[in-house]
Amino acid sequence: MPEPRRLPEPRRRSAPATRAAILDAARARFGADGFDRVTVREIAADVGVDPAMVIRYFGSKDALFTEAAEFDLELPDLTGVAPEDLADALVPRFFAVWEDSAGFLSLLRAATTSKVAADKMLELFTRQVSPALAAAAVDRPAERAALVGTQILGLALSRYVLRVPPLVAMSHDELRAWIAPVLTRYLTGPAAG
Amino acid sequence: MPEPRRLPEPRRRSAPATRAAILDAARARFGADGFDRVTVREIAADVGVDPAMVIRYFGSKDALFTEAAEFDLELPDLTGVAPEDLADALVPRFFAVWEDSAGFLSLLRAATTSKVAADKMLELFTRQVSPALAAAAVDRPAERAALVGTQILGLALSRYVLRVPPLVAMSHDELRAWIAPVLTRYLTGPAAG
DNA sequence: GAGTTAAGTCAATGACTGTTGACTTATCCT
DNA sequence: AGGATAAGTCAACAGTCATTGACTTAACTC
Repeated sequence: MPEPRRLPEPRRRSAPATRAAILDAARARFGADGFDRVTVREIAADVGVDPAMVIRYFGSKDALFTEAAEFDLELPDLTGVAPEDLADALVPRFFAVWEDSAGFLSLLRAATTSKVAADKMLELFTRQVSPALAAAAVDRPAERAALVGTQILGLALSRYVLRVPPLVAMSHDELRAWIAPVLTRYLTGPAAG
Repeated sequence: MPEPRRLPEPRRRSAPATRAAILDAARARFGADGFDRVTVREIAADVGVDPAMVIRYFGSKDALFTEAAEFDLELPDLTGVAPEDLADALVPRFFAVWEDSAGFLSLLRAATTSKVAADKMLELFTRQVSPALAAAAVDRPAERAALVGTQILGLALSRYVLRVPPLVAMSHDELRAWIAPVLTRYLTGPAAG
């Protein structure tokens, strides 16, 4: 009985494969511990590779972070959505982004400490969130979008970084039910001032 | 005309004076840059003193931070306050804390990166914020207080750390007008789920 | 004014860090 | 088989950091 032909476990990965592995490990570490607390050596150890490879493939720790903190919100188009349905269209999308990749948490953690990260978060907001929300705001789109941002970021910070127990205990649906009317109000309610 | 008797500028401060000066400088630095990015050497240089004194008076950088991030919210007693007046009693207090001492910002910046800081923030919340808000919540006090926390923290993060332009541009009064109904709803509105 | 004590300096240590360049080794092609 | 090339290792550098202990100097007391 002949041995089944088996593809040999490659002792060396292809360059794109290790590069991707490093990027994954970086996302996880940055998301969990923040930019400053993570060392290139740790990331390399996670992948089982020499620290020099991290620099080889990404150039520097900063460049690695920049790539690890990249992600797409893919917010839905809100034009023509009824006000009472706005939040229900948005909130699940945010949960998905927070829990899928560690990119967002990486960025959030870094943004409180690093100017570049804060600017990147701001750019993400003005380029992805603000335009999407503008389609739903009855007036003052910039202000209304910013207010929605405070609530969304506050929830992410409290539930995923600080892990406030009551928030961790609540389900997605419960949270959506609490948050939705607030977002609707910010977007379509009477303006202040 | 005799020279007025002048207390000689002491070339050496008293120990409590330098200790206090170090603590002030630490608060400012930690509030602006976060725990990891701040060095003991910087703080010492701000005060015009040798780095060794920082350790001498506080034991370690960690211990210094712990003391620098200490502050009191002094939230008012909310028992008997009418629902529509709740937020107006609370919001100005938060603005004051955020803008007065750098203690809160120090803690917020550190909390995204350090477990101890995050726990300290959580303790602050459960020991000061939650009890005060419980007096105003119609039911589920823990959950309602946590939700208020998300909005408050989100505003602090967006306006003072990320410096989202529309939020920076708005006055205290405008922000209060936007935020107040939301806090009221979280505390006294219909429960979700 | 001598002597004690408190306030502050100084230099060094040991541990990490990101980053580099020279080297080694597996894999593929012919 | 043998060389070319990609993948990966290795040791070291140059810098920074918190922390330490021995030392110096000012201020106060008797």
